[in-house]
Amino acid sequence: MHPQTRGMSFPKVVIERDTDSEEESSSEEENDQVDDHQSEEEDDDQVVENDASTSTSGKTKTQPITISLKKVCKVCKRLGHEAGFRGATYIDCPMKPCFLCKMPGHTTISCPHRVATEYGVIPAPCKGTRNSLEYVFARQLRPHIPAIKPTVVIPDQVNCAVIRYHSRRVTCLEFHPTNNNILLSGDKKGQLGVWDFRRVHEKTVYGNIHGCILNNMKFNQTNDGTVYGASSDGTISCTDLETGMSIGLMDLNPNGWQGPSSWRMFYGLDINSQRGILLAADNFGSLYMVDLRSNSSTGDSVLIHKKGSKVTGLHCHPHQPDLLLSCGNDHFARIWDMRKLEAGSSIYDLPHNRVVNSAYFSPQSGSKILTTSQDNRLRVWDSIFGNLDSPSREIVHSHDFNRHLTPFRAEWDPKDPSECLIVVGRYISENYNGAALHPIDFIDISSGQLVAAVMNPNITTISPVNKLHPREDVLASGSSRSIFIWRPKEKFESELRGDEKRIVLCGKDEKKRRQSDDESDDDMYSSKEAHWHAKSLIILLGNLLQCMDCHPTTICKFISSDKFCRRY
DNA sequence: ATGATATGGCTCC
DNA sequence: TGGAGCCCCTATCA
Repeated sequence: MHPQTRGMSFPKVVIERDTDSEEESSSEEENDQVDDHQSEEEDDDQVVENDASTSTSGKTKTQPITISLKKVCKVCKRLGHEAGFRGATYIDCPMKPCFLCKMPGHTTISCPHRVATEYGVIPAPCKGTRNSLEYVFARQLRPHIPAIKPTVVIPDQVNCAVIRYHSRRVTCLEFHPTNNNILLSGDKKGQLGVWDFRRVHEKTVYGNIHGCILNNMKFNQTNDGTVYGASSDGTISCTDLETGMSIGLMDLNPNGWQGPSSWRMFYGLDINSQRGILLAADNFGSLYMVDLRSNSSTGDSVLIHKKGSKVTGLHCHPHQPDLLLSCGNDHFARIWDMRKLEAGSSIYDLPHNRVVNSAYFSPQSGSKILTTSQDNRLRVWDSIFGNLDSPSREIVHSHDFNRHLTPFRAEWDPKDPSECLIVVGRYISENYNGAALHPIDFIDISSGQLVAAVMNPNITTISPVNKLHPREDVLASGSSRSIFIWRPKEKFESELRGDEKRIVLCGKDEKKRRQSDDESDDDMYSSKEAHWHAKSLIILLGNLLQCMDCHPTTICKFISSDKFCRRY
């Protein structure tokens, strides 16, 4: 910060500034001098004449600079300390509880959850459900995973494609269920983007489907040519991806705008393909259902969360068509039996300390639950068949709510058979070579371990929306206006023209990687292989840490390489 | 170039 | 109970 911009109303130091050309270097120096003075003479209001004494002959003099002697915290307004960014590092106000874990007595810098290699795990009380059934179930959940062979697995690079076609922040992402190259994105304006990220320029934006925020998108597995959307304009849409033609399935505001207190918005959305119904929920706590064969509403709405509170998410169980998971602003995630959907008849209520941004069953077995809450904690329930009174783990992770950001949602890796890997964007920045970057974290939810963090110096924005590809080792990230696609480098090299290459990441095992590539056949890309590659993306990140000296633009972070292999 | 403002949920009163 | 004030952001608009 330049001293002359600070605190005009406080005790001032008058500095004769000599030249414009020396402004940068001299102001920094002056700042240090003033700070030193401050520390020596605390609370001394005297005005100090400070000669910058770096005058060069022949330059005209400019107006004196006035700067403050007092440090004033912009957060608590008290004297003696300052909060805010110092360079790329944010200094917390010591009067406030830790920004990360929300506990008093320390700041984010010294937060034990930040210092620990585990990003922060609060063990929930063990309910002692170690019975034989659980053992069998655990075996089913965690089949043998082949040992990782680093020389084969570690690729050398991760590439990232950046595309900007949304004029407002990205609010949701969805991969096409069958076409591996298609990513759908929604934004705050209601626009729907369809992007063939293998041919970077092939994108389509449909802007006339919704009037405002497209909160959620879902495909109907039985017809992958159309996508459903839930919007804050109060409608549910069904859009043909080829033509962009859209039909409205529901409209919560048939009488138009009657004021903010009555305007209804759709948030949660999911498709129960076994039952052939679409489920959507609004900001007044109600659930609505649409029969997808007739495209007509079925029955009345059901109050599933506190009346008047937003239902932020819905998720149908991947195998059990009778189970529904919902979450909302009333601080609860709830499990419902679809056969008995009535207000207050939820099977379980999972309490949280704050608003729940998302709640998902695990993608393969559906036996786990992962929630993202605005109390900066990810919560995991290991088995929906076990005791659900308290989560199996609470993982402290920075994903605060901010009015200008899409709420963070932690997402499962759909390729991980052990259902342990998740991806979630991080709110607080990290000083990386002088740049404040907001990484995208990969977390092993079985241990709370931060496995890897993806960053890029070209991407300084926060990425609250992330999605891992259901079959390939691809991560899509949605930010303020851009969408990023992260992939191992070899996937990109041959597919992008030179000017489309954005990245950055590097590695030293390229030779080994090429050898292993030659042995593999893309057409024989089994699901097991796909999973390996997904893992390899992460190992790759760890490997990169060692190559950073030779590739200064590479931004990747890894806690510890041996920790990664400590899976079960 | 700069600054207001949009905006939502929280805490505090 | 409701309203004022508070936020580690990021864009637009004037």
